[in-house]
Parts: sequence; structure tokens; C-alpha cells
Amino acid sequence: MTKITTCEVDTALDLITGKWKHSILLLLINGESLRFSELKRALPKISQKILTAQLRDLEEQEVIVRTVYPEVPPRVDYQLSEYGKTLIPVLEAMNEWGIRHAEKMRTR
Amino acid sequence: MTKITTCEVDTALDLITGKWKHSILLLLINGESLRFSELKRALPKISQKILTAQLRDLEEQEVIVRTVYPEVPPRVDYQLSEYGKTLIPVLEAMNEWGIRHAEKMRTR
DNA sequence: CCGTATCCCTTAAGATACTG
DNA sequence: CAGTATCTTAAGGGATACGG
Repeated sequence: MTKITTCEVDTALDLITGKWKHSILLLLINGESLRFSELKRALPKISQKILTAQLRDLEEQEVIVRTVYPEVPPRVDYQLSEYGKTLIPVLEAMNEWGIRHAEKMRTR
Repeated sequence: MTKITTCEVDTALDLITGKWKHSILLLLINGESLRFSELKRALPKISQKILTAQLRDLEEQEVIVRTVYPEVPPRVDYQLSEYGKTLIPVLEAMNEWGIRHAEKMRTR
């Protein structure tokens, strides 16, 4: 077994740490490809500015792909990159753990 | 396969989100049981106040166990709880991913 | 040795208004 | 529709000093 190191964990953590990033990723995992407005609608409490910022971050990390269609009115959609899909097991591990944690908290 | 949900991922994320929490957890994974001063030494840039705060958070979540020995000078040590050990696979998944991410960033 | 108490600072996040 | 620009707020983090 490989020894777990702080710095490697950090890089993964950076990607999903941003108050909304993991929510965005999960939407894209489940929804294939989503437009800006669809993401906005799915996350009613996020402001436009923040949504844009978090999407830009994820794009810069090459975890998601941003596609602009040269139309009027403009249309932009976001999807997980092939690379971004490698994050799924990480999110799954977190999800599994969260379920068990909820279970534990319920039964005490 | 269970669908990954935002809220379950959130609970796991809360636990390790705190600038130093995952570092503390990793130290305890690798080191069995550590005293306050050992943790402080291993994390030279953390302030006492923050270290205390993060340890208290982790303790409250029942992820770590705090043991006070009634001695002079005082001695306190921290270890992962059995429950906390269930977090190891999560950290491993993040570590694995981080390694591959570093690899990718290096070769482009 | 293992903390608390204060005070300061930076940064992420949010509200709101405006634009190609 | 999909953003920017600007300003404000709040929370976490940090430096430092003191205490049982």
C-alpha cells in the first residue's frame, strides 16, 4: 500500500473544496452536459459571480470542459472532461463514507 | 451503484476541510498516537490556537480520541478513533488521485 | 506542556447592478 | 443567455501574550 501523503491529498482537496465545486461536479456526473443556466437553476442559492468563478477554476484544472456555441442568444455548456471522470471514485468514496456517517449519527 | 449525493459528500468534506485537518489525520494514521507537542512540531507553521481548534473539531466529530494523563507536566495524546479509521479509504482515494494528477501536470 | 484570550488580517463568498 | 464589475460581509486563520 502506498503511503498517504499530505501533499497528494491536498491537490484532490483543492479541487473539490470551494463551497460549490463538489455540487457542480456531481451535477455534471449525473447530468452529462449542462448549460450555465441549468447549473444556476440547480443551485438556486449561488450567485452568478460565484458560479462563474468556480466553473473557471474547474476548467483551469481541466476537470471540466466549457463549450461556447456561437449563437444568439449565447449558449455555453459544461461537461466533465475524461480527466474529470477520474474524480468519480474519489467522490464515491466520500459519498459512501457520508452515508455511513449519517447512519451512525442517526442511531446514537 | 449508489447515486452520489451532494449532502453525503458534504459530510465527509466538512471533516477534512479545515486547512490542517487532513494533515492532522494523516499524521495520526501513520503515527498511531501523538502528543500535542508532537503534532505541533510536525506542523511548524500552525499556531497553537488553530491546532487546538482543529483538534477539538475532530474530537467533537468523534474522529479522534483525546486522552489526558493526570501528570505534571501535563501530557495529552491524540489518536484516531475506530470510527476515524473508516476515513482511511477516503483519504486513500484522494491520495491516489493526487498522485495521478501530479503525474499529469508534470508531463504536459 | 497544553492550552485560552485578544486582536488583526486575508480571503472566499454574496448582493446587486450592468453588458455584449 | 451568460457573463463582468463593484462593493460589502463573514468566517477562518494567524500572531502574540498569558495561565493552570
